[in-house]
Amino acid sequence: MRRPLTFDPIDEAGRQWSQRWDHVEAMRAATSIMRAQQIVLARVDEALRPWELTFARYEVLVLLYFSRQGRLPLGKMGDRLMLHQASITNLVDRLEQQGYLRRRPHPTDRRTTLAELTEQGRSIIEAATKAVVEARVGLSELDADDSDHLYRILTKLRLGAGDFEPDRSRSDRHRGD
Amino acid sequence: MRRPLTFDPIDEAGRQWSQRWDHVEAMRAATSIMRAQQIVLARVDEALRPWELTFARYEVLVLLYFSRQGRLPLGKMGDRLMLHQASITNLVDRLEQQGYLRRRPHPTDRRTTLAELTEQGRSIIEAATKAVVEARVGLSELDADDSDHLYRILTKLRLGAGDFEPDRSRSDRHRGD
DNA sequence: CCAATGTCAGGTTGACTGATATGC
DNA sequence: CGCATATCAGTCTACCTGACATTG
Repeated sequence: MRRPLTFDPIDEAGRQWSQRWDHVEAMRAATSIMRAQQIVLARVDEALRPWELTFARYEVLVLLYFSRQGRLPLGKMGDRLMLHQASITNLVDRLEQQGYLRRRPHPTDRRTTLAELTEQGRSIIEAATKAVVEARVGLSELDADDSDHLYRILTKLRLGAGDFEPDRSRSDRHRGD
Repeated sequence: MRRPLTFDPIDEAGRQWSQRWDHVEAMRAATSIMRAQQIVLARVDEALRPWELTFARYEVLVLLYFSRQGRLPLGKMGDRLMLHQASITNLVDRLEQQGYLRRRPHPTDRRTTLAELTEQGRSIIEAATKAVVEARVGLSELDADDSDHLYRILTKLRLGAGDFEPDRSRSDRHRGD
């Protein structure tokens, strides 16, 4: 379909960019991030195809899987996954249709809805994760050091974007899931 | 709108993940990439708002700007930007409507269409890029070393994904744009 | 005849905005 | 009352697939 390039298009763009403008490094890194996201997404989606899951829906299931009772309020899931309210509603709709989770009323607060893993949801998560791990979460070319370094650098970025604000007072308390 | 988290959700997910599965580092890095892409995209889109450009359309314009005569075949742009044929058609449609470029017949090959920067396109690119550079291409928290490191690690990934195949025989020839 | 080019129709995903009903 | 929660309707971007006409 696509002709292979014999040079790195980002490197080439960087060469041109640096002749006119500042912050080439940022430009190269930003462009690489955009591209890397596409690669990871395509690979993980591919690995998840047998269960008709996407990365986004898979993340919802994993979050539930990690919660103590396999259920969480939709709002809390949105916070954790950095997703818009409406997006969570949408993802939960899909997953409910697929039979991987069901909605439950909250026992005390009748405003909130809980999403709860079904038996099927719990068991496919284990199979699906096996496939994701085998695909190394889309990063098969990177070793643990590379991945760690990536994570640490990007954490600076996420911190600056206000994704979270570490609570210096304690670090290992329960978080009410 | 969104409650701030007092902990890093990726770190927390990693803790749970590592109790059950392998390749935590990859999982943390992959999740970070997904989130970083959202941050960069939101910031750059914000910087480009005055010109009603998105990152994707901006990249098309920059690519043209870097070409020798300010024009390129659509197919070649798709290769460079790693975009599907139909996506390029769509982006060029938008940019043409906005008056930033126009379609031109190829002088010899009548199958191919050239996209050519307009005067307006050329001048807004300079203004828009100024805004993008001021926003440090969305990576204001990272210094040049961080960005460089990021770029280098992600290049491994892109290479493995077949984005390009370096031609060892020569490295600085012209590439016919 | 086959390959390449660009376009178009149709479908998917995820995300946003704004309005709404309900309950704390 | 204000605020929070979730949903819904409508819109948007980008992407893909498959078909198509045109041309080399």
